[in-house]
Amino acid sequence: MTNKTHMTNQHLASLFEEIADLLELSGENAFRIRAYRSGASAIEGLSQPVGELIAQGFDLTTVDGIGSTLAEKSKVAIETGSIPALEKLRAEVPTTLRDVMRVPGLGAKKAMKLHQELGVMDLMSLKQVCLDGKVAGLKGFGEKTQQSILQNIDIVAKAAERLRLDDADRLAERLRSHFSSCKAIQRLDFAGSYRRGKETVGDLDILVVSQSPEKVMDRFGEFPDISEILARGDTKMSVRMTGAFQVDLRVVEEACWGAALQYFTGSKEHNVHVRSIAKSLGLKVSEYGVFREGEDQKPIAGSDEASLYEAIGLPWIPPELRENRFEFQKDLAGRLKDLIELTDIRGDLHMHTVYTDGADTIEAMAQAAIDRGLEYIAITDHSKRVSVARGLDDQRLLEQWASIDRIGPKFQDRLQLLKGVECDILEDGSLDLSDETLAQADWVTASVHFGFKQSREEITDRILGAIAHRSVHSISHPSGRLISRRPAYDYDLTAVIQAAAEHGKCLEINANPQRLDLNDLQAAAAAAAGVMIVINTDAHAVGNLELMKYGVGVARRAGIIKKQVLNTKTTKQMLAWLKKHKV
DNA sequence: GCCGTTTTCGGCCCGACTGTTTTCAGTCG
Repeated sequence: MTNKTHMTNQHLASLFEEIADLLELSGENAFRIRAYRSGASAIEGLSQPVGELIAQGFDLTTVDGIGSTLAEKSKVAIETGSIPALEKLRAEVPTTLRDVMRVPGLGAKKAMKLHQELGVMDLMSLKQVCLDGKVAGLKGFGEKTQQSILQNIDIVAKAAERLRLDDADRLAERLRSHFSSCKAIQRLDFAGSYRRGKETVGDLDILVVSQSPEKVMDRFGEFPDISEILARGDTKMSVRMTGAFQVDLRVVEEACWGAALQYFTGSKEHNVHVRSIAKSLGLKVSEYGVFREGEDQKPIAGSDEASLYEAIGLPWIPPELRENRFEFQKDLAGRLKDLIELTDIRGDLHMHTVYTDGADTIEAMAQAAIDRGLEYIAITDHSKRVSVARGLDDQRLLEQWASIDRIGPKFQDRLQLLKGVECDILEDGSLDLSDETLAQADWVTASVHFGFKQSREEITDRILGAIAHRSVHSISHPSGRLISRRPAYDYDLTAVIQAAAEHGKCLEINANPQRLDLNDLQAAAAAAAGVMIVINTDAHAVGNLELMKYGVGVARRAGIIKKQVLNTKTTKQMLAWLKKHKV
């Protein structure tokens, strides 16, 4: 790697986002602004760091949404750490105005007006001019605007908080049951990023079919957690929950259910693409249906989602894929046919028991697995380095395996119990158990739990060493991140993927919604490189086995197909695979 | 700024709601 900075794609994207914001504040051409925004999202969608891609001679302009200008600016940003055009903009427009334009109800135009007329520079000075009553007198503003700014100004910081997918699940279930008593509702579903299975959700969208929108909205207003009703019209209502999370409700006619569901599911970028395809076919897609150009009365499709996609020559695209990443590529149909589903999963190869930090016994985990329809599981308790979890040393692990040998026959014909371990990759790169012990395991997954602060090279070498170890089958939660709590450690994922592919080792998608590690993009890159993916719950109690759906969601978002996932194999195939990998 | 079975210019997704307006601009998703 010859690039001078280690700029992440996220960082580079944020620079383009800042340019877009500052251009918007300057009143620039809206399409130019959009180009920077879609460029930013294209950069975020890359599975490999831009610096590495450039070093490999990859042509960035082949990426959708990146042309010669953004490619050049990316190169400069990677080399120097900054972009001259951005520096120039920062000198012209106070970058703190970006916070001002994020206050709900304000946008770039109003933020700039506040800046020019009242000298507003940031949230603090915005609050002051509102308190002084100066805002209400401005043209285009009024008393209500001034009040709403004061009310919403604290939201800006909180709005950055997104709900983790499992928390969104719980809120959605509570809302669903809240609405279940409302007889005016014929149909109800959730759309948005929640339906797409994103790891965190920025707001929740509820779509309803009803003849009496008034009654539905009244019922919505009775939901106990609502702190504020943001808007209420004939068909649309938005509320804020305590804690700043926003929920939107939209009431539609049965006839346009599919078009509305498609529209509100997004993503925005996916929809833009869908509509532009429609346009090129002389059609118009809106939330009301698919229409022939100039003929707004009778829709030709849209009662269900499949008809909408069919009208523009596409198969129905599962929500998880609607991110404008690869769902419009030519191989879509083939990929869809075999896209991984929860019912394809036959085993779970990462779980803990009372031997370490799990809450349940081996027998209880086995029974719970049978109840869930699984055919095999691996018991993978911690090794001794994880002392807080009373991790197992060689002797205790061998004792556990002996008891698995005794318990196993009890479940014969119903469940195959595999003797496994989650072995720590120690700070010095060695494994936490002896080679002799590891060689006796049916299944070894290796993980990093300590030494996150080590250098990129050190952590990468640790993982590469584990991958090369003859007894290791898999690396668990490869990046170490905890969503919204702890970033991934700095390591070279590309090298890890390459090594896993060379050694025939698996990389895990950890299904715990706090981890989802690998994430969708990383998993897509690994699978594309030929790495076998394994999706595991990392269950610490019988109830956690149900988390598998989140891992499968990540895999679906990655476009991963059944045969790319190890634990879709039948017991027989699985045992054969393990035998083949035993050196 | 990006892009191309309308291809190097001239387009670029579409509609609801609010507040401040007397017919619409700005914001939002």
